[in-house]
Parts: sequence; C-alpha cells; structure tokens
Amino acid sequence: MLHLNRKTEYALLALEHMCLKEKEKARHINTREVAEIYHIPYPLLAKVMQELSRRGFLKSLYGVNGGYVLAKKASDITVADIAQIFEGPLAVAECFRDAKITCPQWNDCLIKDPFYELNRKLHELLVEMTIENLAMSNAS
Amino acid sequence: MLHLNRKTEYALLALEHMCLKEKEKARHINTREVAEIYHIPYPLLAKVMQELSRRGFLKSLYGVNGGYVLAKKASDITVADIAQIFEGPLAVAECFRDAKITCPQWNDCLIKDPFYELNRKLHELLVEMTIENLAMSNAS
DNA sequence: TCAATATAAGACTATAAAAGTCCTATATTA
DNA sequence: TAATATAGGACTTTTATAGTCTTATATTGA
Ligand code: SF4
Ligand code: SF4
Repeated sequence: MLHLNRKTEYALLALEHMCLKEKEKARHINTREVAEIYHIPYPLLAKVMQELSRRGFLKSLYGVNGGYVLAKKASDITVADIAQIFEGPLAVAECFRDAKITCPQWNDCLIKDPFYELNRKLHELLVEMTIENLAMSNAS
Repeated sequence: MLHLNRKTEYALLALEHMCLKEKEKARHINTREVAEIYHIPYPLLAKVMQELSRRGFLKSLYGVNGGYVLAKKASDITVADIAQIFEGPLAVAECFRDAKITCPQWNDCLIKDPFYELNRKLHELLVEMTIENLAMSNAS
C-alpha cells in the first residue's frame, strides 16, 4: 500500500545521479548512460527525462555529446515535486485530489478530518526530501 | 498519489461507526445499516465486514437482529492494521514489500535508504491513528 | 555535406490492481 | 418455516501502471 510508481523512482534516480556526477564529469548526462547504469528500459526513461525537461527541472541539449543538466539547484527539487509530476497531487483520499467533491460518503464521512491531517504530515515528509538530501546519503 | 483504497476507507468508516454507536444502541450493528448511512454499495461492504470478522476485528452474529460488534478495543485497532488487510504491507517502494528482491535497480539504487526511512515514518503515522482517536475527532 | 547521435512527441499495447456485481449456502430468530 | 443476516466464491468492469513502437527534429564532428 501507499506505493510510489516506477516513473517517479526512475526520475529520482536520474536526478540524483546527475546531482552526484554532473560536476565530476563536467558535461551533459545522456539518457542511455542513466538507463544502462540503473537497468531502466531506455524508451521509458526517455519519456521521464522529456517530462522533467518540459517541467523545467532539466535543461536539454541535442546531438552528439548532448544530454541533460539540472536546471534547478538540487536543494530546490523535492520528492513531492517529482512525485506530483508523475502521479498527480498527493491525496491519501480522493476527496483531497479533486476540486469538485464527488465522493458519496463526503457528507457523513467520519474519517476525512484525520485523513486530511495525515495528508498534511505526509506532504511535509516529502518536501523535506530534496535531491540534495538524497544525494548526501549516497555520497562516497 | 499515495492513495488508500476504498475498501480500507469503508472498513474504517464501519469500525468508527461501530465504536461511536455500539454502546448507544446496545445491540449488534448490521451491514445494511452502515451501507445505507454512508452510501456504500451493500455487497462490497459485506465483503469488507466478512474480512474484518475473519481477521478477528469483528464478532459476527447470524440471523434476525444479527450483525457485528467490535472484537477488540477501539484503541487497539490502528489504520495501519486495517490498511494492511485490504492493501497488503506498507511499502513506498516494491523492494520493501517482497522478501525476495526482484528490482533490477536494487544493487545500484540511490534512493532505497532514504525511502526506507520514509516508509518507517509513514508507518509510525498510521500506527498512531487508532479507531478510538478517529472517533474522538468526530464525537459530538 | 552527411552520417551518427541524442532529444521530442504521440500513439499504441499489455499487465495488474481496484472497484463493483452476482449467485448460492448457512445460521438464527420470531 | 419464512424472513433476515452473515459467509464465501466467481465473475466483470474500470482504471492505473508499465512498457513499446514509430517518426520527427536538432546538433555535432568527421
Ligand atoms: S469523503 Fe471520506 S470516504 Fe470520501 S474520499 Fe474523502 S475521506 Fe474518503
Ligand atoms: S531498489 Fe530502489 S528502485 Fe528498486 S524498488 Fe527499491 S527503492 Fe525502488
């Protein structure tokens, strides 16, 4: 239960990899390299990278020696941001996700207030997890 | 993202309802009553109640005036327990769910340690949420 | 110049999980 | 003994996730 999906994981792996290797290699990092190291299906990771680029988290470069670099500081990218892109808004219950309430239980719901609190706390946890923090726990 | 499923919600609604109404009504509470109040499809809620009974959270009584009563103290039933029944073990990433590691990223995974911490903290939050606590926030 | 390389984008398929339905059996009571 | 309520299993529908395929575009370097 409460599973994050693979695209989110692939995105976080790629971003953290770039945070750790970017300066060391002093060049763009391409999708194939990341896919091979972490055994991620290339076409799927490519989609993920494109989405990150479209959303302004990566800057892309075409052609030979092309690839991506981080477009933001690693400390300004959170797991909450990335998960939101690939899985939509954080919502322990569906009534926190949609603006319009469609849940038939809503009027008499006994759990929505405590669940809203849970949602808030969980969001805090995800915001605390920045790419920089993730990278620090794996720095050699 | 990080959605709890409907069966879990239905189970929690039913349990909390029973916690609040059990003493007041001094009798068993049946599935139809709960289904009607909260607008839950009856056959689906029936399944949920049966599962809760099988797992020892409810005691059942057949026949006319039959129904269910709580088999444990409300303070001893947590959201973690109930969600576990209907959605399996808490696992932010799949490698925390299965004993045998099948994830191709595992060896080089840069995120599993921080994710494990997240998983632990999230579990704490769910264990703190007992049926009694839920009921208190809705007591009139 | 042109072949190789790498990103960009959209359509498509397959698989799995969630949600809901249907049917039949069994125990209890008024 | 008819009505009521739990028990259990099979089944269908719907939705979300995961992965694939194809084509187009920009850049580089030989
Ligand atoms: S109103 Fe209650 S039952 Fe409906 S989605 Fe929100 S928390 Fe769940
Ligand atoms: S090893 Fe890493 S990528 Fe694989 S499931 Fe665990 S956290 Fe996710």
